[in-house]
Amino acid sequence: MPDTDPATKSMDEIVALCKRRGFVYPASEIYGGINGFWDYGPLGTALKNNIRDHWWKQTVECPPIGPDGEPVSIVGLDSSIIQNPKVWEASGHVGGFSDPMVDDTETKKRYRADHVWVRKAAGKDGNEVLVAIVLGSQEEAQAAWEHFDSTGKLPDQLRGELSKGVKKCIDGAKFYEDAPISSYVDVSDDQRVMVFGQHASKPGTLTEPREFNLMFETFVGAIRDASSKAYLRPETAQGIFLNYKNVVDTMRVKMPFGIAQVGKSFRNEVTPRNFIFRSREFEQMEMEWFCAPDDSPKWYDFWKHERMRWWESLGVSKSNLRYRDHDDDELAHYSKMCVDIEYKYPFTAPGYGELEGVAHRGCFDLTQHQEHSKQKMEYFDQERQVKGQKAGLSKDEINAQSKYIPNVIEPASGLTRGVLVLLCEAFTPDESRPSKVYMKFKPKFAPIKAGVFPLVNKDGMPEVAQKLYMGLREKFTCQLDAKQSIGKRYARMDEAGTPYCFTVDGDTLSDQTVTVRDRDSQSQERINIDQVENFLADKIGE
RNA sequence: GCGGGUGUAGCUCAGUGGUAGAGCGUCACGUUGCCAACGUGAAUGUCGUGAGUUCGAAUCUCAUCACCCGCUCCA
Repeated sequence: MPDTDPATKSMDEIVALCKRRGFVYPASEIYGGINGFWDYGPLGTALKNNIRDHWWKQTVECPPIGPDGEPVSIVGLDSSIIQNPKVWEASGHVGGFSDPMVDDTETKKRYRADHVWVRKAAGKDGNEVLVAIVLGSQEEAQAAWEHFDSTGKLPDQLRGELSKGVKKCIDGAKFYEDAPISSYVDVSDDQRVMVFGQHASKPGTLTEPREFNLMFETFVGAIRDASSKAYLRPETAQGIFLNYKNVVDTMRVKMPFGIAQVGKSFRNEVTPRNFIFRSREFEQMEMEWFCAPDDSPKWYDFWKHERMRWWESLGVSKSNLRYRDHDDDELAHYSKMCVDIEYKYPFTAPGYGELEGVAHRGCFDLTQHQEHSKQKMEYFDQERQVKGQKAGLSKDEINAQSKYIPNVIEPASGLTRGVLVLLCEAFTPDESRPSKVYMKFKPKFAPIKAGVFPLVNKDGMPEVAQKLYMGLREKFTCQLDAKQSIGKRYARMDEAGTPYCFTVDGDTLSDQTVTVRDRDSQSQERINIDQVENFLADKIGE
């Protein structure tokens, strides 16, 4: 630190290096590719696995100490990608994911149909028009027009200006006082030509509301009909809620506790963009933390900070990470509070883009599944019962405190976004070195830990290098390379992000030492050949 | 989904209607004395894909796919 500012890094060069060195390839490339899908090459897979393993270890195997000084308890899970389609009705994804959209064919703008509000008026020319404005709710639209009626102006919170055409149209138009503001969704087909879009220059440019379902559909079994329709999961979280009862019943967990899962999710994104940042198939690392409702603010705060610390532990520079609290109007249907951990990607810089969301989901999901499945999701908290009894509370008071549907705090991060962050973070241009760039991974996450080279292929050096390599390969991912010049080999390792290279030279044969070449400083030191393994173990453990 | 741009070797690109090219990289052999050295040799392309125009298309036309930029979207 300070590390190179992501704003100065070229995404094109990062993508090119990823392909050249086997981190990420376009999916189905020999058939011309397929938009929104990527394949992870040998080094990319190693990098992804390293991040995943670190997350699993820090989340499930050795979770942190909680705010009360007690170690937190989190169990692992691996649920199915395809579930009963009723799951997605209960979770709100089938409804919420298929918001109908409206396009303005003139201005090419697109709106959510339920955010478009129309008001009927008689124009100066005697023709009726429906003036459409885009606002989040009917109340806001109502208030906007009331503001207009009293002041002759629409308020500032309208998204964008009214077009000149609309202004001209409503100037002198007579609004029907008794006609309510209505949703565009309810406008009939023949009335649609009368609708004057907020940004349009003339009426009739808005399309009918159209469905955009972001979930991938498939069919279970050989018969393709409505009853066999199923969905690929759009998030791993629901698999956890589905098994909440199973885990409580079988794992001797008690509140508060977490269930963690890593796996693929699928979203049929409208516009996959920015390399692997938004792809249609991606991998998530999600943990659902179940706790008593009155404890939830404490845990929300805890996980918010804990997750930031975790990203910093990957070697991501503090200055490239930040929190962003969600405004009320962008909160998801399930969420009470949500904070994003964001990274300064080269394509968002100087702005930031989402990396992980820590959401307070309340009891939304479990309540939904309780209603839809008719299975009880209530938890009986015996510790609270005992506490209540000791405090001499009444039976009703004790019940009220010890029976509840748990609240959920959800740190949900993108594993594949984590890969992207480490790729961007590691990518370090350096005009002074032959490769012009090196990948500055923290050694722990580097796909290849070490290179082992004979300085030249003679005088017994290859044999010594081979022996060193044979020992190391049992513990570390490393590469033996005797081809071409030593400089070329260092350069290759720089691009792969290999932190250390051990070179056997003439002195090795007499004094049993090798040189260690450090990727970042390019400096060398000599260590005893017997110490190489300890040296590596030390550096990688850091 | 809309508008604009781009697609030629692994990469960067040249090639405007007449035999498909360069540099780098890759591989082999030789050489080598610490940062993409050198020599010799080799492999690599239905010019994104599919049609059309033409005696002849990488080149012109249309369609399509992918990528990039801007909208839009992102529970």
